[in-house]
Amino acid sequence: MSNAKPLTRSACAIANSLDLVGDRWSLLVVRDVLHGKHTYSELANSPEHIPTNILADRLKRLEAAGIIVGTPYQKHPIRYAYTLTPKGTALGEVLLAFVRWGKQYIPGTVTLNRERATGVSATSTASLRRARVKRPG
Amino acid sequence: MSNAKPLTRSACAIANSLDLVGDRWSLLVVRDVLHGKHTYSELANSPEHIPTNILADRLKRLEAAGIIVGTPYQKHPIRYAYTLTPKGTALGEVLLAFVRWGKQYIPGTVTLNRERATGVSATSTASLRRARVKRPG
DNA sequence: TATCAGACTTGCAAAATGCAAGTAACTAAG
DNA sequence: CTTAGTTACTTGCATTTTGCAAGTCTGATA
Repeated sequence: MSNAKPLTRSACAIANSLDLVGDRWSLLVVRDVLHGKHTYSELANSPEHIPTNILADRLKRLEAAGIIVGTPYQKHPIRYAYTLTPKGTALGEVLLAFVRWGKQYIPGTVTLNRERATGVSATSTASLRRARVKRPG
Repeated sequence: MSNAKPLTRSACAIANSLDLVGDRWSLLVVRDVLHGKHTYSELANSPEHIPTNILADRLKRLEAAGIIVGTPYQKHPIRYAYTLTPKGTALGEVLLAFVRWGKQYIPGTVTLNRERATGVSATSTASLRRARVKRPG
């Protein structure tokens, strides 16, 4: 019953990290959650416009990797608000390294984190309340 | 004559960085060059065993991105020794962030950089000399 | 002449990506 | 109560990328 093929390419921390987030989209999803986006549509409407099937897949993979968690905020149908685990939050350091590198060596790049100053949680809880609350009508 | 499709997904430094090195292999090649591996076979024989066609492709892409440069060390046939540009060397900070994250949050990972202490350039020049020099037999 | 090694290249199957459309539950409007 | 709209996905399918294996080209060695 033992699977002969190893799940990891090597013991190297870099290789193992890339096995989890080494693709074109995963770290952008982490960036967005870190910047206060928690719902599917918020993530889908980021400037890069990730294809929705890829987004659904990345959310599953990142959750399986222990980087994000989906907390249900409604039933019928069940809907999840995605937040970062400590493991996911720690990826902020990697993102910061990419930002510094990109800004220094790739012309025309900027940092997109206005939420940082204006209060991330306020924005996100507002959008979640909008989705969760039964309105009297 | 204007190409309608943008080459980049957004102006975000992270997105632009990932457009250059956001795949499973590029940063491992950078890691190896940083650790003193400069020839094709040295890179191909790293523990992760990158497929050779992918290696050839990544070397082209990383050179096109200004991250590495190939310097010819022989002719007939021409062969290149790959080294990092300042832009490539600066990716060391990103690699370091990945190492720290991986070591803290992915069980079973280690750092593979013995060269750090023993002198990278000594190792690399030795291996290049071996490739370049005519052996007496 | 035959063999071997280094540095790639090529062929092809499998997987990932990306676009577009479809679906399910609820909400708001008429 | 029917219709349209929104959110959060799912599905189909064409294109692209990945990865394994084998082949090529040049030079060195026996």
